[in-house]
Amino acid sequence: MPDVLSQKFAALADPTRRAMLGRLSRGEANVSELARPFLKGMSLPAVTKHLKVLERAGLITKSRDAQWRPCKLNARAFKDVADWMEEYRIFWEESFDRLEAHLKTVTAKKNAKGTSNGRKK
Amino acid sequence: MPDVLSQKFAALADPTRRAMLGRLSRGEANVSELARPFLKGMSLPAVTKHLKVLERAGLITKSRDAQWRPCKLNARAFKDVADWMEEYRIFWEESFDRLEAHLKTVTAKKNAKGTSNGRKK
DNA sequence: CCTATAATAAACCGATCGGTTAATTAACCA
DNA sequence: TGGTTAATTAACCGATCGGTTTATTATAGG
Repeated sequence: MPDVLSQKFAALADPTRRAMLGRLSRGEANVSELARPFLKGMSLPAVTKHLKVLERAGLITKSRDAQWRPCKLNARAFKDVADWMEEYRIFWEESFDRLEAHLKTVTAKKNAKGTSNGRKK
Repeated sequence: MPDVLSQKFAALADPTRRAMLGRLSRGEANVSELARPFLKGMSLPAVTKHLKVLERAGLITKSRDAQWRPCKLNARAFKDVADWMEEYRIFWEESFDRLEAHLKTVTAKKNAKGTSNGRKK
């Protein structure tokens, strides 16, 4: 249930929520500011729900200022998503030689330790 | 519907599927090989479904070899996920100074485009 | 031909998702 | 006090998700 990485990927799997993060990457904003670009297409409660998903995933934090709820990006929360991705960087970025070398070391590690999936860091 | 980035994030939002990708990062494998670690916990059709999700997201490709379906990682497909993440790297990785600088340039870009902010503080 | 193996398809099920409308809470302000 | 604004809650809805069981399609091989 508290598979935090899955929660983060799931939170990112929605264009509305990614757009909200995009907005927050330029600075804090309260709920109605965040809602503004979307109110033509969805209701305010829908926005609240999206923000709750982002908040539960740890990607944003909400605070209180009178009747406003300023939201901000929670930068560190992006790190474990990025860290997971990092293991695959070699597959799209490096040269073929280095990919071969990489596969060799991974295979070697596997044979040496008998780790079932190498998914820990 | 074909929001390909959302599809990819959604495909990654499941530990079983991520483990399958982890396996494939060490080389090709057919369906039953990929299924083996999970057959204690789920049926083979469930595995087939997970693989279909990964395939539709473009993260893997399946080919045919007699009655086997060798699967392999589709490296390039990871790139746009990584590219999206890249915009947020500065928030968890760089120094505070550089973060401030970054925010300034982003804000400048935004103002240049005429999208006014109107925040009062 | 027959049978075993690899994999998928189909139909179904409960839970979660993304949205709605209507009602409610909380704070400011005249 | 009473009205306005900001935001959330609750109840509901259809669609999708992750899983099941059962049946089906291909292919290999004695």
